[in-house]
Amino acid sequence: MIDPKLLRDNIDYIKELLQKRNMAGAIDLDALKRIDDERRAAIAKTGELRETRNRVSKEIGGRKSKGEDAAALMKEMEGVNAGIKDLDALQESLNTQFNDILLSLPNVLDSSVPEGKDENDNKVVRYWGEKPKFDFEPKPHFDIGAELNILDFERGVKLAGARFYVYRGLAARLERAIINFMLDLHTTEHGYTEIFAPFIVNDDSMIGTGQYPKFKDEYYRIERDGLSLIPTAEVPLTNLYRDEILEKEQLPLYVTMQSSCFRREAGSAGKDTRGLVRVHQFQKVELVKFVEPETSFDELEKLVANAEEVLRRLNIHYRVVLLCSGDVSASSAKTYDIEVWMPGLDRYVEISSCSNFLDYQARRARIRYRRAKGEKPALVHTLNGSGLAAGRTLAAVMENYQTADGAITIPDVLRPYMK
RNA sequence: GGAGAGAUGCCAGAGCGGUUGAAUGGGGCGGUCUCGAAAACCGUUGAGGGGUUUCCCCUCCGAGGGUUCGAAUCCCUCUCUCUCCGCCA
Repeated sequence: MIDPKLLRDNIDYIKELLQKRNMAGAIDLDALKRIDDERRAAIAKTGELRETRNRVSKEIGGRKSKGEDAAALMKEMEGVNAGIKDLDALQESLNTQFNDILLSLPNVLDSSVPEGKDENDNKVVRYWGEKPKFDFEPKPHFDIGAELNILDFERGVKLAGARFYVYRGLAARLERAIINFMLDLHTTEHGYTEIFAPFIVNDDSMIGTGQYPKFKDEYYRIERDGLSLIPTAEVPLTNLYRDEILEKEQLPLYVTMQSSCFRREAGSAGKDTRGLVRVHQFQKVELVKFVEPETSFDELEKLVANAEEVLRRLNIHYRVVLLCSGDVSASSAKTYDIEVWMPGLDRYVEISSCSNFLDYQARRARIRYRRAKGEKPALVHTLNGSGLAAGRTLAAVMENYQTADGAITIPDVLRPYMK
């Protein structure tokens, strides 16, 4: 969440922000301000009453221990206690309202984010490599996979339904190789520590990274246990340090983890219905950073470079896109997408999304660090990015490395992993 | 799933219902001593929030309710952890 003080000091800034994010009118800021004012008034008033209660109760204790009469004082406390009770109830109701709205407010935007309505206004910041030339008509990965009998969508449907798939033989092995290659690259060359954590998390975790409460429809939740299947390893990784105070020396802290990711893909009916591009379960290697605030934008550039390096070593053409204000996710202040070239689909496909969340997630999840001994803890900045989505990487390898006879050449960097 | 035990500050570990935000020990930090270090001794060391913001106040002893003028201490519910049994990749 954003700093509540911003609401008091500069409400126009937030109004403008919502405008840029195409969210104007979605949130009643004036009502929120009113609730906050009432809320703080109630806090101040109960504070006074409690102070009275503490003082008088001590007085009562003192008199009783001396055997003196305290009946008058006890009588006096009845009114005070009734007042506290009423104000507590009011405060609780106001706090709930306030937090609900606050949690659904999006993050601030960095000034470098271009203004725009939707993905058409995103800015391409660079291209790497070139589109490969084929002396035949390149096929989409799902056709290649069907012909080689390594991607089985029919049986995926039989087992779990639409948008599920089965890998057989080479595809299963190739994806495993891709994941291992990516993890090794990030841990041995980019300084990330490999983590393995649960794929199922509690609501506090989902709130911490911003999935809940606003976007509940997009995830699988096991109601009976109050747990959710993670849509990305960002959730367990970022929440590793929820409710903790880190030492300055621990920063910057880089972690990576491979996981399956589960998404309902609500609202994307009819989109990317074939193949591996949009499915309910896919594997991904995620990169997460905890850093000092001053460094977070530099760290974002390095994070994108770490993700790009995967495609460079695979020698696959891609471009990097800076998302515009209307397309950046609610939690993020600035996001770069890496889009890989898919010759069979004849378009670029998002394969990584790298974001700087500033203190938005850290405030929700209470992830702090000690700037200097004796000082109050400060919020860290968190970042994350895919490094990369494994299923889409598999599809990209299949399409870019396909041969005229319908086979796939294994990229050099993956060969050690295919022995 | 069955039976039992427990949940207190960075850690360990006390805490007749009243002045306990919390004894004591350890650790950390600062100091004395020392050529330096160790030892010893002295001091200091949680977080969140509100305000009339060099200071004052409120809240927090797993979470949520309740009893009471007053709860870390009493009652209820929940969660989690540990031990034993059962089951099991």
